Amino acid sequence: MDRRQEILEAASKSFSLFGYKATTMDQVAKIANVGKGTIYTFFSNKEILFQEIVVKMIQEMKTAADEAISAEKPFQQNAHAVLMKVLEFREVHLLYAKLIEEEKELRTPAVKHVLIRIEQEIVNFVGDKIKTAISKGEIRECEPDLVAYLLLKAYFGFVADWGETHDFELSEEKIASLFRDTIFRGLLP
Amino acid sequence: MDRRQEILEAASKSFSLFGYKATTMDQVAKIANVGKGTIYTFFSNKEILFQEIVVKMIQEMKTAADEAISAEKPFQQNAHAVLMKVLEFREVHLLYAKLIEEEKELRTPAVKHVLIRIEQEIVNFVGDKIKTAISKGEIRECEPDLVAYLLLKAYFGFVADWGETHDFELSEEKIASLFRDTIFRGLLP
DNA sequence: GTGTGACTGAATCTCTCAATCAGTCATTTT
DNA sequence: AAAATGACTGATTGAGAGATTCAGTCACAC
Repeated sequence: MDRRQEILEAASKSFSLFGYKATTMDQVAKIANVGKGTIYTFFSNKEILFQEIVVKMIQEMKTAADEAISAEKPFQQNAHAVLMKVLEFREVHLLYAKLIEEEKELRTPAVKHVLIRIEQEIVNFVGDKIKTAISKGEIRECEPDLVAYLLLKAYFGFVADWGETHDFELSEEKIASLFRDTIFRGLLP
Repeated sequence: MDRRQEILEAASKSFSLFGYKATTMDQVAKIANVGKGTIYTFFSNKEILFQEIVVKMIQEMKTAADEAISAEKPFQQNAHAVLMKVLEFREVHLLYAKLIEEEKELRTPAVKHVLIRIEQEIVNFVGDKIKTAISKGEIRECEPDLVAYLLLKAYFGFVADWGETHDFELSEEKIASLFRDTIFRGLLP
């Protein structure tokens, strides 16, 4: 059996269930049925192992986001679908959810860096879609990276932070129409 | 001399310099030249004293925001001016800046509550301006509270968070044009 | 050569005791 | 008598030392 793969799967399981800090290399070794030293022949340290798993997750997320896009639909609908899919990922994907929790209460630096990186990957992804939309004339000229950042921060704000200061959740339809009437409407040619 | 006022000024100074947690009632008493017991004849506890000072600060902030508005200018410019003024306040006003710092590293609950309250006051303030603009026909019908929340989160994101993940700051002109081309343009009739 | 787990020391946790501080109230001052 | 005070209290927090944990290594086994 592929030992490297076994280790990755074991670590992935453990990081998802217990988070970065609470996952020990001894535990990963045990789950993977290898000696601890073996892990270090494939991954130079815990953080590298962690990052490789996160990169895998980012790939998954990109795939999921791409699947939410359909070529016939207008930019606005696709952008909304992508952002909602990403936000869903935050809650549904065990590892992602665990990392957000860990960042909030433990403030593990490695986790912070990784979350920043994930966010940047999302911004880049959305930024690319915006560039494509501009070149197709679907939306007006604009600074793609700024707009992508704006969209992400705004969506995150409504889906993640709104609940903390209000005692009712916003329906997806409310969110969609808000963005349709503001940011997206402003982007149209 | 007005003892109540003396206490308020002393406490305000101390909260601004040392934050909520590091301010002791003994210290406030000393600065105000009163016995500690005297404080408790005017304010039932430390948190109430703190809140009264924060309410004063909110008033100041509202005044500053109102001064940034001019009746002749279009909604968009006024909204931008108000939000930038509020964001400037975050950095310039000693107490506000100190509280943000304390919330980040100490996570004092009393400070968290107060910061949430300040944010809500700002959202309400902006929400009111939006309602007025709608009734004047300056902007289209929309959900004022949602749009206010969106504007605040987006502005905060760019002015407070952008610097953390990028090594260059955004000029105010860049920010202004981004919002002009997106959210504001979408709000126009 | 490959895989292993006992070993190391640096970092973190835990437990104890000391110090701090919000809030009270008996006493003093006006 | 009304207002002001600061020594006092107990609950919470901090500091320090000792114990524990764990990432990473390396001598040995297979």
